[in-house]
Amino acid sequence: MSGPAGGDASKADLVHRQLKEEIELGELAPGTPLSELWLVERTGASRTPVREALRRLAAEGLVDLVPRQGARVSRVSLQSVRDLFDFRTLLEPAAMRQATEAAAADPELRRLFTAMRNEFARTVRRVPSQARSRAFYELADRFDWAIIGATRNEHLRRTIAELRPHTARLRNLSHVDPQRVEVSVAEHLRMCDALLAGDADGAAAAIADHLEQSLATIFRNLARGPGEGLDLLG
Amino acid sequence: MSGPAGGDASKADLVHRQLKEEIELGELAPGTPLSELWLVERTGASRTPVREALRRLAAEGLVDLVPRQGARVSRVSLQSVRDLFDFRTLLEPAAMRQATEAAAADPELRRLFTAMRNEFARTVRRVPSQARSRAFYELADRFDWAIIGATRNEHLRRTIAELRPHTARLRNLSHVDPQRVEVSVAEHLRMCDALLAGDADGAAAAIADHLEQSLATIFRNLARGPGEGLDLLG
DNA sequence: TGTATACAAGTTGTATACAGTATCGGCAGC
DNA sequence: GCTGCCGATACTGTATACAACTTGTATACA
Repeated sequence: MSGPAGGDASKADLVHRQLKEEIELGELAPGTPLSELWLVERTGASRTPVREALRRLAAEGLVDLVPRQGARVSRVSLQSVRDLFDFRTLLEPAAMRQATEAAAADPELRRLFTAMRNEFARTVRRVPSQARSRAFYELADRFDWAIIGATRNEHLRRTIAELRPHTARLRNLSHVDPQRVEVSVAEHLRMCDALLAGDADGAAAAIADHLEQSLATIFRNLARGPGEGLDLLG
Repeated sequence: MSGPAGGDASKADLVHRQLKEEIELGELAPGTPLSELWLVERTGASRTPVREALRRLAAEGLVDLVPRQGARVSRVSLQSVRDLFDFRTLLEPAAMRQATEAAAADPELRRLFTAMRNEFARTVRRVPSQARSRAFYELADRFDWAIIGATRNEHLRRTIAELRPHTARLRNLSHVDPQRVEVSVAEHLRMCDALLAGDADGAAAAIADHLEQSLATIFRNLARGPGEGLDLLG
């Protein structure tokens, strides 16, 4: 799944993870050239593991690889954002359905989601608005991973997991809208409630709605300020 | 897309393509150990491109990679077959909808699918039943690629393309049922008709039905004869 | 006889040297 | 002043050598 768990750690793994994180956080802006030698200097590993990391990132779509020219951090276009969210809207409601069924059959899982539901509620009530968005996104991340973990179908699970860095990067490249956080908390509460009620259709609808609102917000923000490293060609 | 088109051809590409084909055809049975040195002897390339090919195959799920032990051709379980078809049933109707819309807007594409529709019809009428299944599968392959090519969403397109080798392998590992071919031709005709009529819902339903029938056939055949390299543990 | 340990073979992980190719600069010619 | 050629440079693609680890076996010992 490559997500929160950290395995043994070959150098290729380490370089991969480090680059992935930096791309996700926007520290490596879209279009940044990633020469193998530069990465060798930067990471201390030799070319072989660096190469492997780059190939993996390319397979995940985080890096564009041109055969005899080199690698660059993949660019983000309006079209790619649309494609990403359309695809997520296809996959994630299905995952939500599976998670709902899994929770209905597993008290342990229900406890987990109940706890998260309470955390979401607490976030909006108790956390000062300064730190609120950070706390919220950290929590939303854990929620996403919980859904992924509760997804039975392996292909679905892996594919959704692979999309997450793209979404995260988008969030980090565009400016966060504090107002959006309030609404997003409400959307997450609705997802939790439907899931805990065993209402698969409701949960699916809730996440579809959430995705639609997220996309709308991103587009609004892009229209306002161009953002750090976004190509608006698409 | 890595499918029918063949690019420049680095050694890593060649090894990757060759192994992929052999796994697809079942010449390399599930569970076969793939030592890097063995592949070096076999392919004439050095370890570096062989390694890269193995990593790529692992990312595609065709090879299982255990960190310090080696690679094996990935095994096929009942559960993995179910997962595969469930996932395809999620993705391919959506692709079919996009292809239908694309065809409605593009006369060139309509001509292509009209031609294919006729070929399907001809297959059942004119081709002697000896060679019929081979001809059919070759045609069905081209149909699949045409759908993939007409799919607008890049994530959807790539994901579906990546699943194809798994399906093909399954077909080649289990015994082909000649009766199934007749029915499958009819299903493809129905898909073509709906697509050409601009009936996205109908096309989506047709492919969903096709997938359901395919899965049922595979399960029937597996119940009958255990097949060549299938684990029935799942 | 059963268990633990040391050894040996084979494998992957990593580093590095070499070869081929694309890019960018300057320079001659028009 | 502009275009086209050509060499230098830097990069990737490939091969190979070395290191670290895992597994299976044989042997010593309780």
